[in-house]
Amino acid sequence: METPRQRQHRQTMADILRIAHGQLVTEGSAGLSLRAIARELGLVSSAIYRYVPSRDELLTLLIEESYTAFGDAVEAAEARCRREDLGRRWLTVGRAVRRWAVANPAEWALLYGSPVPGYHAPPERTTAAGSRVPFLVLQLLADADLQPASDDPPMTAALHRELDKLRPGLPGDLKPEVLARGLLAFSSLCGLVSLELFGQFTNTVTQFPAHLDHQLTRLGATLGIPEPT
Amino acid sequence: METPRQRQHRQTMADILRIAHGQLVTEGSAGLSLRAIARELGLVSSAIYRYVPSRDELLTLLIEESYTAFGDAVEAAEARCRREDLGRRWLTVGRAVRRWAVANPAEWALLYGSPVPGYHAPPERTTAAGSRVPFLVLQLLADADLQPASDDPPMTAALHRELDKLRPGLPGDLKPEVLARGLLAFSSLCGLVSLELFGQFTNTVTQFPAHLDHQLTRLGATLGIPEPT
DNA sequence: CAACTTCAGAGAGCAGTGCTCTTGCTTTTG
DNA sequence: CAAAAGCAAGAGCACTGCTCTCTGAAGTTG
Repeated sequence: METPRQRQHRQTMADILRIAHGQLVTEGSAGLSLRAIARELGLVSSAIYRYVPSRDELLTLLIEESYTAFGDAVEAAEARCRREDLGRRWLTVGRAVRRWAVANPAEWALLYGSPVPGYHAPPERTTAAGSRVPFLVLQLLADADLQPASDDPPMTAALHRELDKLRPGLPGDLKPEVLARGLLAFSSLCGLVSLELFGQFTNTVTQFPAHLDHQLTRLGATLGIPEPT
Repeated sequence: METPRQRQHRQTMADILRIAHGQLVTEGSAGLSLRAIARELGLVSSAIYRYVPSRDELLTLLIEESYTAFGDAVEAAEARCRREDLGRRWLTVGRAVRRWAVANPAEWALLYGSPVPGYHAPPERTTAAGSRVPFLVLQLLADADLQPASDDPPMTAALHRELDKLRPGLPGDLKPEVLARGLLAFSSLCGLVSLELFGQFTNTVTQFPAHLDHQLTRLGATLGIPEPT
């Protein structure tokens, strides 16, 4: 049972996150101000520390929230594809990533931009949530019938160890070529989206969503993914 | 002729930039503090505004400086390659980009990470310097004999206009497939480097520089670049 | 050479930030 | 019902960017 007091606490906590999210959207991550949140809540500045121990902690909360929303969005889109249609799955993931990033640029910057200076996210709380989308790509490639590549065995073994740390449930039979290609696929996707959001070519690419499709198809071809049917 | 007064001004200006650069390396872009710079110079806080009108302006100066150093490093490496050896040029550019980024992570974050919140770099002062490396990739692809691709003509035309704005000297006969592939190449490279620097796979990839070579070769194959001889 | 102008630097001050500490006062609990 | 727990307030510290006025020295000019 929830006492009124607990309920009120939970409500205030939710309000804080809501306002913080608004600040993130309008001001960016540097605009996050605990004092401003308190002001907007009608609280005195020190009272906010009853709920959030520090600004960094608030940032971590927002990052967790964003990773979850991002993972949900992309996984939901991918889940609607026929499992056998690898090309469709890849294209869908790419489009979903871009769509979410364009709709939530502040959050995208938080997750995949340069780290907020002076702040380091505690890996144990972010990497698991943050690996959902890259693992989607990895799974997709694992489902493909890839030609074994001449990869560097010690490098691949280390990669495997690293990924296993992130998500212990990793299937042990992930082939070397899947790991290497998955990393390239996800990196390139991030690069394409980040450059569109942060970079100099903004206008052009935004005007033509077909551009991403072209690039995804091209990348897919490299990675051994067939065209969508 | 330079009067002593001008000389002293220039010297102080250089000192400011040197200290600011040090702050960038040790504290990150949020650690940039005009007051701290003044303190280190033995000046009172307000005196710094004789030299730098605002913190944002200081950031812009640092960005210009970084773009120049970055462009110099990569262009110098690429210039040492035989013109005909496209594969070598591509590999060299990729390695040079990564080497510079690993050696100057704070600057890399400044240039290709998420924008410093609340600050927007004046495009007229950064895009020209910032387009040096991507244009190196573009030139490289232009030198290749690419198969014409079935690209979206209006998209390509818009891309061309956009790039022309960045650097008016753009050769008018840049083929559509060159533009699209150049963008993919540069984006992917940025993604690979940024994920290594900011991301979760840091340890692994750093331990095995061969990883980047693999990925560059794979990307090169997609883009119609032969293996280095 | 004396008068005038320019300007680097000093100092005070404003508005804002994160964060800590103590002090009331209300709610929950034994 | 008394005691413990906990929310909110208020003052305060150290820091930030930035603006203003003023002084005194350096450079310029008649």
